[in-house]
Amino acid sequence: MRVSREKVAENRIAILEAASRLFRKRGIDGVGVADIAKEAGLTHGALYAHFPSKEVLAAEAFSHGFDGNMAGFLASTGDRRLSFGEHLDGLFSPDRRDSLETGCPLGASASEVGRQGCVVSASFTRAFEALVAMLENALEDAIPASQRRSLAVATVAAQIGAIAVSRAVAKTNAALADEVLQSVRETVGTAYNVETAAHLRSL
Amino acid sequence: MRVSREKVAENRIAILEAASRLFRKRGIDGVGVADIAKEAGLTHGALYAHFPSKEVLAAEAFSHGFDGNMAGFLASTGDRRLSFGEHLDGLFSPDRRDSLETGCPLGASASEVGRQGCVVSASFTRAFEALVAMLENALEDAIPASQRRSLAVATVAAQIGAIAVSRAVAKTNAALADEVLQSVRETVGTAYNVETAAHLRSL
DNA sequence: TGTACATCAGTGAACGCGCGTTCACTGATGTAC
DNA sequence: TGTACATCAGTGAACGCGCGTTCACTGATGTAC
Repeated sequence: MRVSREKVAENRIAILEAASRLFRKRGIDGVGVADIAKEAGLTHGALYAHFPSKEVLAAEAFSHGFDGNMAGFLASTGDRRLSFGEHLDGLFSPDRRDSLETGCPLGASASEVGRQGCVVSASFTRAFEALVAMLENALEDAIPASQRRSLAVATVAAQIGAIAVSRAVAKTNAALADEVLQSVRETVGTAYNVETAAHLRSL
Repeated sequence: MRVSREKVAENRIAILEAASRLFRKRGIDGVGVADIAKEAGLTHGALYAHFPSKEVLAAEAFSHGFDGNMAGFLASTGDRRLSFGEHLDGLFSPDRRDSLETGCPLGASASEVGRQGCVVSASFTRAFEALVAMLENALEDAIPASQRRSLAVATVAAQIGAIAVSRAVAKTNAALADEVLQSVRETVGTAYNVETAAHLRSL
C-alpha cells in the first residue's frame, strides 16, 4: 500500500544504511538484495521502487556510507582543524581497522571496486578525492603547495592498503596486523617530516 | 574414467591456474566452480576429486598464483639482486596495475581476503611475508637492520593499496590512477632516502 | 471541511538462472598374480 | 609378459538454495473538486 512521503524518505535512507553496512561487511557480491531489504524492514520488491538495480544501489550506498563517515568525523572534531599528525593517528588506528561495518567504505571495498562498473568507480573516486582534499587542507602551512597533493594522495592510498592488509592478516597473525598499521604510519610520517623540515629551512 | 598419474597432476595444475586467474579477475565470490572447471578443460565434479571445497581451492589458488608470480619475477632478474629503488620501479609501474589476471594476487584480493576464512587469510599472510622478506633483502647494506623490516612491511602494504586504488579509479580518471602510483612511490622513496642518508652519516 | 478518485510505495509470488556440493556410474589405469 | 581385477579421476544429472529482477495486485496517501 502507498505510504506517506516522509515514510518513503525514511525507507530510502534505511535501505542505504543497510546496504552500506552489509556491503562493507560481506562485500558487494556477498550480499543479496533480499538481505538488504530485510535489514531495512521491507521486502525485496520495494527496493526497486527506490533503485533501478543492485549496481546503482551499490554506488549510492557507497557514497552514503562515505558521507556519513565523513560527517561523523567532522562532528567529532568540532570546528578544530586537525594537524596532519593527528589525522595519521586516526587513520592508522587499530580501532579504524576493527570497525569494518561502520568504518570508511574505501578501505572495505578497494580491491572490489576495480571489478565493478563505472557507477561504482565514480563513487569511489569522488570519496577518494574528498579525503585527499581534507588532508591537503591539514597540510596547509606545513609544507609547500606543490608537494601537498602528492603527499595527501599517497597517504590516502597507503592507508587504504594498510587497513586492507591489516584486516586480511588479522585472522592469522594479530601482531602483524598491528605492525602493518604502525609501519605505514611511520613511513608516511617520515616523508611528512622531510617535507616540513625542507619547508622550514627555506623560510 | 580413470586417468594416468601424470594427467592427474596436470589437471590439478590446470585447475589452480584457472582458479588463480579467474579469482584475480572477478573476485572469489564472482566466480563459480563450474567456470573454473570449464576453463581447466574439466567438468565441475572433477574439481572435488582435487579439492574438498571452494574455500580450500581459493587458498591454494592464491598461493599458486603468488608463487608463480614470484618465480617469474626471479627468473626475469636472473641472479642479480635488485636494489630497493629498482624494486619500487617494478612494484609501482602502470604495467603491474594493468595486469590484473596475471599479476600479484595480493593487490587483486586485499580487501576481500579479510572477509574470507582462516585458510585464505593464512595464504595471504604467507605471501605478504615472502614479499617483505624480498624487500628486506634488497635493503641490506642500505639501511640498518633495525629499520629494514618496518620499511619493507610499509612498502608492501602501501603498494597493495596503491595498486587497488589505482585500479578502482582507473575507469573514472586515468590520470588520477597514474598519479596514485607515482605519489605512493615517491613517498616510500623519500622515507627510504632519509634512512640511507642517516645510515651513511653514521658510518 | 468533506468526498471521490488517481497515484504509487510496498507486497509476495514467480521468472529463469547459476550457485556449491553430492553421487551413481564409467572406463582407463595401476597392480597383483 | 599376459591376464584379471581393484582402483579412482572424471562425468553429468540431480540436490536444495539463493540470486537479481519483474509484475499483478493492494490499499493508504495525496489531490482535485
